[in-house]
Amino acid sequence: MPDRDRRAALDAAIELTYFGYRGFVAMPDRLLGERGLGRAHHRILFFVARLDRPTVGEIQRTLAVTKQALAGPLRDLKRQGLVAWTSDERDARVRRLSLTRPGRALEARLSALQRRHYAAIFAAGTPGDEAGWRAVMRRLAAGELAASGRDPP
Amino acid sequence: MPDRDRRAALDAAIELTYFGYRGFVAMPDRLLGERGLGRAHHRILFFVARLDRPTVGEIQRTLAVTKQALAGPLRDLKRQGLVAWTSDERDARVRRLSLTRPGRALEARLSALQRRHYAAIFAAGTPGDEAGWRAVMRRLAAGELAASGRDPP
DNA sequence: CAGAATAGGTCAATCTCCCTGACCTATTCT
DNA sequence: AGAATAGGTCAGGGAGATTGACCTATTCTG
Repeated sequence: MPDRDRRAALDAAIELTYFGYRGFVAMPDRLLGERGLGRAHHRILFFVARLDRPTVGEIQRTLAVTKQALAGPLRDLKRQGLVAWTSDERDARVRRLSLTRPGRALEARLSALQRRHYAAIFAAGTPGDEAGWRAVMRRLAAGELAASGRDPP
Repeated sequence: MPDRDRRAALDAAIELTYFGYRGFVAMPDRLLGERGLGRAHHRILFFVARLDRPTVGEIQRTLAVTKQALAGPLRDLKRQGLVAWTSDERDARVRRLSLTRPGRALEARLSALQRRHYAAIFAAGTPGDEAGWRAVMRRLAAGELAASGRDPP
């Protein structure tokens, strides 16, 4: 393949990343907008749901934001009764976050939109497509995962 | 595979999308920051470079933003001498955008970072990985591409 | 040819989301 | 006792996007 074709193929990959991300967030954004919440709230809900009673600091490191950037959306979620926090048994300074029943319900609805989206996309291709996609995405995410201290999914 | 494993695999796909996107924008963001530019400017540079003398309206539809949201960054780019505009020959209302020499140089540097990133990632896997990744991303991007009036890459 | 439609620019107010910096409490470690 | 850690909060600011209104040029149409 001539260089210019390979270059065009790599440009297409950049473009796919951009439009793909937009496609990924479009549906949850609509649902969130109805409740006066944003993407920041969704990210918190998602990782609180996945991380098994994470501390505030764990969420902060995972999202790579400052505690001030976290405090606002987190306060919204507490006020709406979607997130609960309890003091850690061993270290009373540490707050462990969890989802309330309505919090779980909303998180489930939001993430279900994205899971179904991916389920449909993977089902429309071959198993190799999904495996290849995951292999590429793992490499793309590698640096950020390491910086966040997450286990590679 | 039990349902809960498939669900966890789909959750992992969501997580990969989030961290993957962060990995994708990390390097250009650093370079842009040094010049007082942001991601919005990069998106404009990228699509002006790829779209062959696009009009302002074409860029606006491609990025799915309002003309006011476009005007600010576009003015910055004009003032820094990175983007030039000329009136269309046939319709004098229409402005066609193009990159100046320094604009092409900056765009090339920024996009080269992302092209090399993808080139390294694709080279580290099998050709099937790349093909699978593209197949999945095309489906993920499909709705947004259609809404933007772009040809699927 | 008059009037509507289109392409684009601009001003203003507002919003989300994130940032830095400073300061505070409570708790635990040394 | 004093330092370090986890977390919360206030102040100020900036980037990027929104809606709404209004403006100029230019082209299309009845």
